[in-house]
Amino acid sequence: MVKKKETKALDTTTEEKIKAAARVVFHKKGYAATRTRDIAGEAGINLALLNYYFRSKEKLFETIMFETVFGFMQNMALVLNDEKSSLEKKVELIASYYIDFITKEPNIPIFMLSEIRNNNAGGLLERLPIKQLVMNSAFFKQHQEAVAKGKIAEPNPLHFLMNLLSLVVFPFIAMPLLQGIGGLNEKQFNQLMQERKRLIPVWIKAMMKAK
Amino acid sequence: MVKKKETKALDTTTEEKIKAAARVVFHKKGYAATRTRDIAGEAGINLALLNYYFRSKEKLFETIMFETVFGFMQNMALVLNDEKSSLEKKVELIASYYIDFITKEPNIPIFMLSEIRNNNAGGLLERLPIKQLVMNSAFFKQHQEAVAKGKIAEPNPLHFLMNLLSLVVFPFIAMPLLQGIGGLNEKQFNQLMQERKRLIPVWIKAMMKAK
DNA sequence: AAACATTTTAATCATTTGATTAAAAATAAT
DNA sequence: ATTATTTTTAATCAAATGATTAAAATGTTT
Repeated sequence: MVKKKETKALDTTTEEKIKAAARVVFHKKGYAATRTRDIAGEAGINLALLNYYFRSKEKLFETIMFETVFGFMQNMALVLNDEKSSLEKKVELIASYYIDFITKEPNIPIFMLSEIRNNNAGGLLERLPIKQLVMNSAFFKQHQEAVAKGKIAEPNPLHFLMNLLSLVVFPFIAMPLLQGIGGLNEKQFNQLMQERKRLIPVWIKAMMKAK
Repeated sequence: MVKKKETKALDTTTEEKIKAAARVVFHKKGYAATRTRDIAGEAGINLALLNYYFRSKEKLFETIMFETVFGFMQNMALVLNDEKSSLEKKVELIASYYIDFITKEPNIPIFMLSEIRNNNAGGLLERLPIKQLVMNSAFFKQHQEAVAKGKIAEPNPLHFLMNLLSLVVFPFIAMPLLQGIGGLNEKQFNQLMQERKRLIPVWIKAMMKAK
């Protein structure tokens, strides 16, 4: 009985195998270019099991999309809502965390953004309270205080957020192009991104005062 | 005879109708999610004409992809290679031109970048001499001089380019998300981007000195 | 061990898709 | 006006795709 439980705990269930495979393939190819056969092949299971466990390709995709977006946003929400860290510290935490996160999962940004744009996200954005999440955050308050004290020249917090996300995320999205321009292999590109962990907070700080 | 020539000049040819429709649909949906029937419908022509004029969906896509990438890069190359404009002026020109360009064609950045990433670009990147284009440019020389004079703290021109492209392009790619965060409609978002024409050169200038 | 429930399998299905075909229509050349 | 060529049309095709089906295999309960 005890022995049987241990053995079971070590085995991955079919459902989990499918999800793991779907994550890989959807992230790489997107919804439209992914065939259910691709996922079954990646999971090493029989094709019909996708419908048995998830009912449809679409439902499976919604599950993966939700988990991907939630997993990406989770740490962002934590940092933005942390009353104890300063604005500068928040920038450092976000730059550091997301450069590592995306280095490990380089397909996630463009996957999320193109599926959102293609309306394959099933109204996911409307269902996440992201407006409240940002506008009611410690970050928002801290930004307003910094503006009031003259520490930040541009009063709109959206510009601040756009700039931070732009500097962290876009290079990964444009990676093939940037590699082409700079003649970089993957290792060299990732090194460059590691440098940006230090540089981005420096740049953001300089931008705060600039008018 | 003269009358007949005039009439013909005013009519769009079938080939051009197909290309225009393909541009719209491919930009919006990408290669995988676009059906040849979608393009035929958008062009108001018979489905078989796509194969008659372009032989295959893939060949049509390659044509549109090449024109899109070339059209996007063209002004970039002009500005980067202009010996007469300063580095600061180049930043202004690029921010201004591309914010307007993408405002008119908001699907182009994510279209190009995701098709490049999905290897649907048919080796287009390898065929464009983008490395030489940037590394042999007036921009590159000017960047080196500015570094030598201590005007720019970070010596790698790739960081400079990454930052500029990031600040200009990424907000458009993330538009649905940013609209969600800020509760913006399209007009409000575009207004924000127009502000960035002035702000981005200010920010880039501040970042140049920051160490 | 038998009965019942769940999971897996391989074949098959219904629909969709890019592409082809043959004939009609339009245009160009003689 | 006739012939040749090009363009267009609607039907059809061959292959691919998400999904279904029925039976076999495996697991659980009595």
